[in-house]
Amino acid sequence: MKPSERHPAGQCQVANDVISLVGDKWSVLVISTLGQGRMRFSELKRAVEGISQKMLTTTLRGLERDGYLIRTAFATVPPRVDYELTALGTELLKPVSALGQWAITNHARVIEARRAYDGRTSSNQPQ
Amino acid sequence: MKPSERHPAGQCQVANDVISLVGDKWSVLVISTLGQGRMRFSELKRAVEGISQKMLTTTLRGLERDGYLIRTAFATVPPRVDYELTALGTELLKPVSALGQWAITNHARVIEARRAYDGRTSSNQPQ
DNA sequence: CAGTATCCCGCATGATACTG
DNA sequence: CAGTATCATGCGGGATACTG
Repeated sequence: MKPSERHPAGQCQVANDVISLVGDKWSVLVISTLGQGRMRFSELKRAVEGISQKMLTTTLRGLERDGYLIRTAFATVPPRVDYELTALGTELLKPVSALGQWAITNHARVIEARRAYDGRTSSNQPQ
Repeated sequence: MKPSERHPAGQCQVANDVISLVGDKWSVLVISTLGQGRMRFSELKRAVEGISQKMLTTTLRGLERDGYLIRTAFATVPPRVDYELTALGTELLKPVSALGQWAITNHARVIEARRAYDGRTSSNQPQ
């Protein structure tokens, strides 16, 4: 059975395109942060805890390319660059936030499941 | 401003725990596939196009540990192992599906944004 | 059938240094 | 300030072979 027969018009791969973005920790954090409003590079760098300059740049380029945010550079000195979510980016934030909310709500259940699993397992795998 | 002041009780990291799962291509595909009902290992292997035996095993272990699915082994020969979503797994499927639906709905916009971006960019980067 | 056990490679990412 | 360039590396994940 070919994939095209199981899923209409390769939507599976299509969805993965966006979903794998959500899998990218930095992308999610950047988009979420920008959900609070327009920000400049250095502000983002400070707001997104732990991100390196390189990864911030890379992430921003990717999100810009996919149309989730717009980049505005001012030809001043020192330079200033603002980043802001597009309508698309803002819309993406909805299902992503829903997922985040689910995560927050159900986190305890996952933690408990892990604890239980590890308890069951560690008896076979001493040390 | 400390992170704890911006986000209540480190929920940011908490959410990432689940979200990064969604970032894992195989996890999403396995959970989605199991959304159709209980399946055995070999069925999953065939259903999830392109997954290696190793990754299927690894993915299933992770999902089991987090409480998204249950594993049932039959002491027959040849052995038979069934996998099935738990209530938690089924619930997770909702926000994940919503995201997938969003992806399918808006994929064209992303593609177009990329086309436009690449058009703008390639003029500076010949070849 | 349902896994484990190895080997191995490529890329994502971090650290660091330099620049318009 | 907002990047780019370069180097180093850890490990995700594929291929393959073996096993209860």
